Amino acid sequence: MSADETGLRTRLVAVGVDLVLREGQSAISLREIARRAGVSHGAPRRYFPTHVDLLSAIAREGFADLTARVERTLHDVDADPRTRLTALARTYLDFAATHRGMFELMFRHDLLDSGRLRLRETSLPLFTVLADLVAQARRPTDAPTAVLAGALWANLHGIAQLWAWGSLPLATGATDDDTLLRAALEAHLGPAPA
Amino acid sequence: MSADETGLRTRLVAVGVDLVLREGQSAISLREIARRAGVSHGAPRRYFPTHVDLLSAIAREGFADLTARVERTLHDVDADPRTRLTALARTYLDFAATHRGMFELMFRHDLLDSGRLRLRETSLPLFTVLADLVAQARRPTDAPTAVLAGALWANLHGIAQLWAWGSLPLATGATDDDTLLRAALEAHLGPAPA
DNA sequence: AGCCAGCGGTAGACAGCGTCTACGCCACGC
DNA sequence: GCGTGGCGTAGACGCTGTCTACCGCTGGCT
Repeated sequence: MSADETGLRTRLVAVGVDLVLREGQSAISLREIARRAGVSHGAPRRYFPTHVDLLSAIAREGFADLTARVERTLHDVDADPRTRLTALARTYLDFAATHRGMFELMFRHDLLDSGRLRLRETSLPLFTVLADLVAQARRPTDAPTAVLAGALWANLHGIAQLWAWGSLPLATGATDDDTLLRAALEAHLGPAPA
Repeated sequence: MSADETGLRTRLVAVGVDLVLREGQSAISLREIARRAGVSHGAPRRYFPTHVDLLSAIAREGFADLTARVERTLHDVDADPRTRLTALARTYLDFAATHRGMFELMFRHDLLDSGRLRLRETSLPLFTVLADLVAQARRPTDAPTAVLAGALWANLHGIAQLWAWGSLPLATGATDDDTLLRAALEAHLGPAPA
């Protein structure tokens, strides 16, 4: 019992998170993770019967991280709902840009098998935070909160995705995604307050 | 020279398209495509030096298909810009839902390497069609056309993506994506005409 | 004290993958 | 009639995920 007191299970996930952040989602093979954790290639199998299980655990960590960042942002920005929503959106976009590999992994449903991901527990909290804010910023004539929040999230997500993909900057001629973000927020929530 | 007069290059792409539509993007390995095309596993290499090259060719076919569908839709729906935009959006969403594997492949920039995809020629026409319509439907106070079109596309894309992913229906409680689509269109383009 | 079960990790095998290379065949031009 | 080059074959290599047999250690029971 030297330095690595933590169990192998935890260590594998940590190594995986580190790896996906540094090298992208194509780098997180079972064997590579095992190698970096200093165990044999068969060891992970004890805790993660299949590759998908390990990837799902890593992705969950990503959702937890993103959710924590959003909550931290909202803790820092104590203003009107609209401003808070803007801050949330920026955090989301920044996360997608700076944690690209993780962000990609998180929404690769072909790799993750939602059952093992436990979508409900992982991504719903994030949506709830968004929906709460939307409920406050919502105007009477707007769509129901759930719909409005869903549409806004989709817009946010689409910007992150298409921006990273490269065609959006190309098509719009923009050099950063902030213009798009502003447009999206104004579209869904009305003109920005003074 | 029997039935398959077409060259191997074309045949490989065709087989790949067929395969990705039927079995999803994880199924389109070089060797499987070669097998189904009735050639040895090394044959594709003559035309596609690397896996990425073949995948990119398949994805380009996907973009061409989607673009053609959109244009066919717009040809059929000869109405006001707003109605035409709605039809375009529905076509986009339907494509994503019914051609899931292809749609996924098309935006897997980690697999495609935009250079080989030739983004400009493949996805820009589609965006142009959208932008033209947006220019017509745009209200004076709206954001510039390029930005408005970009934001709308992102919203559309995000709905397709998150819907397929599964959390959006879960969070919003909706059973189809039409509600979300309507909300998005109204957000970006104003209330629907009578 | 002695044994025995089981947990946790090792190590070898297997099929499949993308890529590389050497080789053949067949048609065409000189 | 012969050489040459395009097109496809076939085997190898290292990598992957998964399966299986094994082995040491630790704890509890008799």
